[in-house]
Amino acid sequence: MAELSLAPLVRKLGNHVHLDECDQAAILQLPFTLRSAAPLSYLVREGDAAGACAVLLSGYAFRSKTTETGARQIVSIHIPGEALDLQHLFLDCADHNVQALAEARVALIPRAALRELVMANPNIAHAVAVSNQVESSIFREWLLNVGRRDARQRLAHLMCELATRLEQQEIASSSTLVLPMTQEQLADATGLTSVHVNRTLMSLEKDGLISRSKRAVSFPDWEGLRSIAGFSDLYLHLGQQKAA
Amino acid sequence: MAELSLAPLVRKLGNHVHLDECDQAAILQLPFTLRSAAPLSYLVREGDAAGACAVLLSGYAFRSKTTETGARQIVSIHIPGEALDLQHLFLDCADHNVQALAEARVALIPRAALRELVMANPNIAHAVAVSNQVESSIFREWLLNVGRRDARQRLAHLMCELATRLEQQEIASSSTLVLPMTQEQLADATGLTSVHVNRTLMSLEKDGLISRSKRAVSFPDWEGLRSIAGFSDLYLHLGQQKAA
DNA sequence: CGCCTATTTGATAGCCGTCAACCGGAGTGG
DNA sequence: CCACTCCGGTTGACGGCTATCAAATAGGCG
Repeated sequence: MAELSLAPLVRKLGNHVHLDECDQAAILQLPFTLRSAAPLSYLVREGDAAGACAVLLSGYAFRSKTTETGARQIVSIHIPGEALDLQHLFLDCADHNVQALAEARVALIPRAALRELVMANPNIAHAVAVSNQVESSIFREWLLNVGRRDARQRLAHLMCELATRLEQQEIASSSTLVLPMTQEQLADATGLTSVHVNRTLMSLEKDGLISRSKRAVSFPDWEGLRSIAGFSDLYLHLGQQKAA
Repeated sequence: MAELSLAPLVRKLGNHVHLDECDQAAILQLPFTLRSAAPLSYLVREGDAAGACAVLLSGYAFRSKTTETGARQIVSIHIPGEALDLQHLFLDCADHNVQALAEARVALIPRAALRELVMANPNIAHAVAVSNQVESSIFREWLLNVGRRDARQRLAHLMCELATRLEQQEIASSSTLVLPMTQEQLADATGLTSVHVNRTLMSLEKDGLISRSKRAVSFPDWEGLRSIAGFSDLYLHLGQQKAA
């Protein structure tokens, strides 16, 4: 079960830009230390100076920000293979928190080593840049989601996105999504409250759009859910296979 | 009045990363064609193939996405010096629209020329990467804004951010903000409706937090506004002056 | 078995959306 | 010069989606 190599990172970067064997080997040869993270433990804290870059190997993680008054917004959810703080290659100070969702395992790659690799290999630099741009694109879609969709649409859209991303990384099929998020965390990701998330999920289930068992969600009517959400995977830029 | 050089871009990139004279000259020598854009005209349309990269020289621009049902969300607002579609250096297909706000003037830089410069000059590459990361950081803050703040806070925060960014680019002092946005556009940026934006702006004005005259807003009580908004400029990463 | 957290449910309130009308300034054409 | 038009801003009434508060239930774990 345990992934002990950076293979998920290779897969993720390769999703957007073609990496030849040489590129792949270079990534796999990056030095890293393994770290296990308990649920809700912090991987990065707002205000931290930039340290090593963390890549998620297994489990899930999320980023969040809070207002002065303590309200929390989850701004992204990460699945294995994704880099959790590539921004720290470029920014000196963290502007948000990164926490593990459930048990997670991360590879800590020394900032210098990653930088050297990126400097030395334009193709990988390009892959990293594309990966960052895709992340920005997801931020934009979340902004649309939180700003302009109602509760049903927001939750449906979030589930569609996660199912699609997990399927692409071959972590889960699109028919079932095992998401170890509490309803309160779903609320923080969608700009709702946990109470309303609860009612909305039950409503979606009553309508046959999802089916739940513990934290696992399956999609008996994927097309219906996609339609409710207004979900289109264009913003995930999945198909892009292009050299530098 | 008319800026005919790429100086605003130099200034913008130099905000985050120190650029020596050589770097600056290289940017200023980039080939470009000038284009004027009428209010609301499209600079990029969702679905467009990537073309030249546009840098805003004067005026304002914004990016927006719409839901299937036609609701619109403005996901960012751009001021002179900012690149409007750097993501097209990396992505093949636009996932959102970019439009001019009021009369704008943009420099269109051929994709290939910009790419070559970035490839050849690691310091500039770094500046571009930092600039992209700052943009991501702003997306995250907007997500928090739209997801977790009420109408007063959202509008106050938006105004604080724009005033701060304009001041940094030395386009306006922080005491007055000339923002040629309709209230409907403000609504689209904050996830509200134009009617509610109107009431909220009037409420802020009644409380002496802002003062309005046409589309110009001034801040008689900047500290009060900042406090209402819970605004902190950390996420703009202004001070970072660091070589690659 | 008891504790703790997460989920579920109900009642109530409020922020904000919706609909509709009116106002006001800028531009246009007669 | 003035009427006309149009767009954006302003205002009011009303309704609904979602938040809030509170409590009960269920599930996991030592």
